[in-house]
Amino acid sequence: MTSAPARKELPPAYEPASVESRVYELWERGGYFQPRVERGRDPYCVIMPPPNVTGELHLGHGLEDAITDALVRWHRMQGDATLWLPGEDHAGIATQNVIERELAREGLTRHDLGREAFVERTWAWVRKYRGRIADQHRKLGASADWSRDVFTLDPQIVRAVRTTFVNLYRDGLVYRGLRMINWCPRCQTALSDLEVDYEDEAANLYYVRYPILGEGGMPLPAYVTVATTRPETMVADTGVAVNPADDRYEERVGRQLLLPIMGREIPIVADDAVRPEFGTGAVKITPGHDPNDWEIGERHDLPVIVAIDRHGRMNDEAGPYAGMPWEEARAAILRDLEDEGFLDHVEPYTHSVGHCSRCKTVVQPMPSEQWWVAVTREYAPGHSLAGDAAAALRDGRIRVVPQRFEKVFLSWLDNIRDWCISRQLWWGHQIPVWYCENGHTTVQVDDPPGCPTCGATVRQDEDVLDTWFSSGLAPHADLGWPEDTDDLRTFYPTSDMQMGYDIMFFWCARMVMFGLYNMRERGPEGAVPFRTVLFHGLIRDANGDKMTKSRGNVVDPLESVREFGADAFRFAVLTGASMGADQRYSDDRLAAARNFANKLWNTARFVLLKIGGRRVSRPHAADRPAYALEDRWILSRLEAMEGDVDSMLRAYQPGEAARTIQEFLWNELCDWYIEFAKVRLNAGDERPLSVLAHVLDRGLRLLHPFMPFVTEELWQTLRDHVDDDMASALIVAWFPKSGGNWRDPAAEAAMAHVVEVNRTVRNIRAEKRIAAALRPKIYLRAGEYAAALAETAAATAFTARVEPLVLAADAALPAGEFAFAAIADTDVAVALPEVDSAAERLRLERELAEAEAHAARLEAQLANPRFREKAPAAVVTGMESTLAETRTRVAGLRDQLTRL
RNA sequence: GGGCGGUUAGCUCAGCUGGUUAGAGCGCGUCGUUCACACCGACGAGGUCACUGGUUCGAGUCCAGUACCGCCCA
Repeated sequence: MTSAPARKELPPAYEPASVESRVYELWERGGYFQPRVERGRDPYCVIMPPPNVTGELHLGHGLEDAITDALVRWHRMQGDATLWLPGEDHAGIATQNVIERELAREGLTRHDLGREAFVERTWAWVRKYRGRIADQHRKLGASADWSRDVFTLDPQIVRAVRTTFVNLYRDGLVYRGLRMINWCPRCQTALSDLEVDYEDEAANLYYVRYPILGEGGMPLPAYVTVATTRPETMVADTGVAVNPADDRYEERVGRQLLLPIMGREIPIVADDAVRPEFGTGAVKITPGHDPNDWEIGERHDLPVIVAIDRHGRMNDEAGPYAGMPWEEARAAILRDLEDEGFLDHVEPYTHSVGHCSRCKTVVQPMPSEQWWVAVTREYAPGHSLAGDAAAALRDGRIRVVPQRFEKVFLSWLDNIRDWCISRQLWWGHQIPVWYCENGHTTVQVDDPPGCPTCGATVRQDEDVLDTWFSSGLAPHADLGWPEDTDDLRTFYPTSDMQMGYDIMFFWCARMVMFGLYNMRERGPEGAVPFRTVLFHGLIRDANGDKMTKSRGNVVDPLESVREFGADAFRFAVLTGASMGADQRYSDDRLAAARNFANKLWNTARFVLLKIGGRRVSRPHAADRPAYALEDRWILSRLEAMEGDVDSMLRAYQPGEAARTIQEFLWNELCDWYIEFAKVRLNAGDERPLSVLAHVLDRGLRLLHPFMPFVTEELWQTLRDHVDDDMASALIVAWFPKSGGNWRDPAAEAAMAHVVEVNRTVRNIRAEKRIAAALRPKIYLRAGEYAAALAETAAATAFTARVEPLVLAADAALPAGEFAFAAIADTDVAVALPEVDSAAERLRLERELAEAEAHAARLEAQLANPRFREKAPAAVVTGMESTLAETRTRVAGLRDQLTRL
């Protein structure tokens, strides 16, 4: 042992606030977040899901950081060239809404500003708030490479987006077409299918009579009754449909009906899509306002009438109702139908209504010219965007964790429909398409000075692309594509990807499709955007409710960090549930995690206190015989735990790994090893110091990916006291890997026995209400573990507050009164001033009954020849030795009872 | 309607490929001024692992069905 710099005094409780920012600065200044790309290092790369640039981080981001940062730090500590690439998303609708709300407070709309000024104002906002996102990640300890931070509207991403659009267009995968879309009357834009949330609403089913027309076009006294949930759309009806197999209407098909109020003639058609059990079996067809009707209308050549405009108001097609909002028109139409005797009856009915996922306004389906991605169209023989994505999952080039999500993912891909990518917004990637007055369309990456065909002036398509179009490119675009950059060559395909399962379709699916398409020259293996995708669950409030602004139960993760510390936050959310499962968020769990951080702090404080100004060397396995039982035990347990942690992390179970380390540090290192070591240290024996330093060092390394701040802070102090080649910071120190040199099953068994004896003595103390100050004599009549018990007698004296004496198995006890117990083949006798023999008999009988029942179970199992025949040998022998121990215990207890 | 998940101690959750007496944290009860830690320590109470049936020498774990809760898709 040599001397080391004077130990700096650690406060008695861990104070995260005084540590975190300083430690993060140490890392950032040290450049540790940037990958060290060298020969022989494996690359490890994660692309961060880019948070909305105008937003704040929520608990989901916090969980994401906790999981990803754990994996990232683990890889970095294994020497991989590790890159966690962060970014922010321009978030089209969400951001535009934020700015428009701000304008509204000034009494303005975006149209008052004009497009250019509005976009400039939004950029001003972005410049102000973009850095805030990064700072929030920093507070959580995210070790992302901020020097590579990407915003989805950066020039390089614009280029990637345009290149992708142009290539897709040239391959026939992007097209402009008139189709049914989901229109949000509030956001004034088209939405993709994914951006519509359906909710069941209690409403009515209105039964309306449509008179049948005779040969001469005169209404007959007969009519067909149709059922509808949206009577206001009847003004745009262009037909009525029935199922061809429905014999109620067999003779009506082909006849004409008179559309009430409007007085238009419309045909009855037969279509398989009509469900005979719905309503009367006859449904009105409004191709202009319903996606199903649109398709039926196409099949039967029905005209399309649009009677509701983009603001949700009735237009001129609605005749007398023109100008009314649709809700008002519905009431007016119902009144008129009733007055004129067309309303048959009304039934209460629950149906699902689509709402804009951003603003919750009821979505209006309507036909519209939009840009689409043809996800199932083949662009090369056997290759389509969705088909290739599904294949990558099916053949294992992309792995899904937890595996069950793969099925969900695939069933979505297998039923996918064309993706509407144009949005009538001003904020985003404006579509790289230009039109001229002569009707020429130009699709290219760079802005054209004029029409390449005729030279006329051009105007760019006004729409922008769906935000997910750009974020879907992240894995390759963030690394520099379409340029052939070093980063792209080194880190693509990226390694792990992580997100909440709620954005599986929005983001994950699109990344896979675009990655495989844009990077296809790399071949099937090299084109995938990532090897493994992890889906984590959602964080709910303590009652299991989803956190939403309207419920007012949203928790700011940074608030938790301030109160409990970033390490506690990370540990709590990481261990809150297994991967993919939702978890409930409560202060109790955060407090427990904070307590663990404090426990660790004090563990280190104790070790450093004992080491004092020394520098100690690590224990060497070659000297094992010279080490005490508890030394060999803790070192053996440490290595076993290192192996467990390694396999858990490989299996993407960071929460289990974190729990395992916690259990080791608290329940083995603190509760037993340190308590035992105190006795030797107080006696002037310095041998435990190297074990303490080594185990603490390994513990801090193991825990660092999960609780980076407190471990780094402690390690910075510890490193000066360990005589070894120590890295400059824990963040880049080697992650422990079990060498197996210290594995020692005999020491583990012996120590387990000693611990069990200790517990039994403590139990007797508590049960017999022995005052804390009393130190009774105990006699341990031992067999197999006599040496172990003798060696640890001084420690037992300390931890159980007794005076132990180890005797031979057949030794006689001195005169006096005792409470007895038996642990395997060790008889425990605790000397007491007086013994209530009735109570003692009861206690022993209870223990005996337990032991006998246990033995009986084992005997029955072992007596079964088929068990002996089929069970693995290790299980059988293990059970046999347990039975032997249990029988000895039974005998010991019986013996003690007879003596009473 | 289709699919998926959950149901384990009062609460929140672990429990990997089936194997000896099912675990943790919080909470609860009793005790504790042992010089790392009361954000602590000791001891204890508390579970027929939702239900039914099956496979197996052996089931919390695998299979089938039922009930309840939740989510996704249509």
